[in-house]
Amino acid sequence: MSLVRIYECLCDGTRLRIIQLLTRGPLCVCHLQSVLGIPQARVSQHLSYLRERGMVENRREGTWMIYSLPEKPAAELSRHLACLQDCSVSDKRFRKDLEKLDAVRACCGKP
Amino acid sequence: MSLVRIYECLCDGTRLRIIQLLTRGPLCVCHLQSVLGIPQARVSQHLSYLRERGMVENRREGTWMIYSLPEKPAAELSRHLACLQDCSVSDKRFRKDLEKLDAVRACCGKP
DNA sequence: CGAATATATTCGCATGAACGAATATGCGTC
DNA sequence: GACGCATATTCGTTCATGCGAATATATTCG
Repeated sequence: MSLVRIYECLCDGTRLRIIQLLTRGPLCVCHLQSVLGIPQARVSQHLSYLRERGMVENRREGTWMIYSLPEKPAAELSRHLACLQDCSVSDKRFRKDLEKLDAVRACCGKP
Repeated sequence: MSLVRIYECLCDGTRLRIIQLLTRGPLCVCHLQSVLGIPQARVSQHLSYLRERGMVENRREGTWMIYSLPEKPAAELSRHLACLQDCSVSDKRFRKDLEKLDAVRACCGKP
């Protein structure tokens, strides 16, 4: 996975939020949609973009599609995800997203 | 400096090469042009893009314009530049750029 | 099979950015 | 001030992408 490709995936605000959320573990599309507060189609579009570039993986679980960061990410990707996580700690919106994620998760038993 | 803005600066191949080169120290436009092997106007365009976003600083030295990474970069930027440098070590093109930079520098006494 | 839920895709539009070509500006020297 | 070198800006075109709206696909359940 080339560096430019990594940065392409991260250079949009919505995609960045998605990736930050996936850092906490796999998520289905509707959970992402709830946290992000944007139309479902747009979430799917961004996920397709990320999937085509190898930034996320997905598996079907019944009617849900579960997205996650690569199980065995390339070295550069690992480093950048770690760097991103370091920087996200102090990011207001990201913290809000995380709170919302916890709330959404508490409502149902989905992964 | 927002994360998205950082990634925007890094998500183009040419800009990435410029930033990687500037990691080694300040450079004038013509040195960058020699190493990159692209038209001068395009180098200036990318440098303008980076300058507008606070990714590089510049100072005039006679007829040359010297570009450098920020003297006091924000914390997120420092982290990302360090991460980039880690990953660049194994990048073939970047190593070639560095060799070329040394060659170009050896030819004249410019900064 | 039909309905409901979850997700994906397509279309049309608007915006931004990368590029080559041409031109403009800034500075030093004569 | 004129010239030459280094750098910056502008213009027009092309291409990618973000978006909303509409629609299509997939799965489960009755």
